[in-house]
Amino acid sequence: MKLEEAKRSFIQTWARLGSEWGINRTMAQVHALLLATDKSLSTDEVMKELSISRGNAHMNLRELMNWNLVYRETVAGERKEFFRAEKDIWKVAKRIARERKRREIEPLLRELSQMQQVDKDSPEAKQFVKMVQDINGFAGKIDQSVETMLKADENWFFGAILKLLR
Amino acid sequence: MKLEEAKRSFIQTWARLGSEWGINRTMAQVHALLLATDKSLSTDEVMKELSISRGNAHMNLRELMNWNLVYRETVAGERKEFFRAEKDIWKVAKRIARERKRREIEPLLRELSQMQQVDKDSPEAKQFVKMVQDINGFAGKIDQSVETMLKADENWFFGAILKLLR
DNA sequence: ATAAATTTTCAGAAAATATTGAAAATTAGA
DNA sequence: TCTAATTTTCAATATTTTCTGAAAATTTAT
Repeated sequence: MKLEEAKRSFIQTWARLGSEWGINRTMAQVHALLLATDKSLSTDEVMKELSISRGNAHMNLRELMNWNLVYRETVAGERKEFFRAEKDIWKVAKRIARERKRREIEPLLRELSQMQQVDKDSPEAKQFVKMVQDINGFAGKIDQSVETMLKADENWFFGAILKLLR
Repeated sequence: MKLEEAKRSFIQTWARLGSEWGINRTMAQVHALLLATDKSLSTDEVMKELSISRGNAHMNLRELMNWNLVYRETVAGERKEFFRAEKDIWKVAKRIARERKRREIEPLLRELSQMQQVDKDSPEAKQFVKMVQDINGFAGKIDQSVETMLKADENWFFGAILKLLR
């Protein structure tokens, strides 16, 4: 298999995975392209490689920078901006975990706490609160685990999990 | 806050969370409605509560059964089918993890393995293979962890993680 | 200050995804 | 067997999401 073919295959796989997990398909493609490329690319190169418009390339590059998965790089003698992806997969995982915790788990915890203030005047209401509490407790454990992962190093984290859970 | 209001709030929160994680909004709403209800509901009741069509209710109930998150129940004296959600949140988590492992992680591992068969004739190709290998190794660890979680009991699982990762 | 290069924005268009509703198929009761 | 209740399917429609492309804004060089 030739490199170009493998890259296309990787871009496609990453895009499918992204959309299965609620990430915009093109954003995942841009990320994959940068992951698969051993240098930084300009917006024009991204547009050309993926056959997408300037606006689309621009917005997705910016969003990837919001997620801290891609950073700008200056290239000597070039006025344009160039972009490079973080390649350390453990860092990538931590940054995604950090963002999703902040954007999704933390708001969820706040909302679930609110719901427990329902009038507990019927058996149905009590059962509802129990269900919400269970989810809240579970989400809280996930939140704590992510928090700890963010401070851990990869080998220790997986080593510890796998040893314990063998 | 009244129970009905809290239920609506829960349904909305669950739907938002679902769509952030790549799950159809209505499927998440149906799931939330059944989680929040202490009895089994018929398709007609689901349609009425969520103001959705029969076809939509039917398809999403079926899909929730495919995920093993909802099961059919017969009600004495009724010909219709009734549906109830699994309320044990640990079981819910395990079933979602099992499905996503099967549908997403396992195919990913196979595809990433394929890509490593690229011709390693240039420095760029070598770097590409390293990147793919890193992701493959990482995904493999996730896969193993999920596998072990599926066999673990909740208290032991989280107790062990939280103790280790304090 | 001027102009060329580049980035950014966003309204409208296109594409992808989800939903409806009615017909067809199936099931169960008499 | 016949019929009414119920479930299932799916083509057409509606909605949501994403993308385009060109204009506006910004930056940089001279």
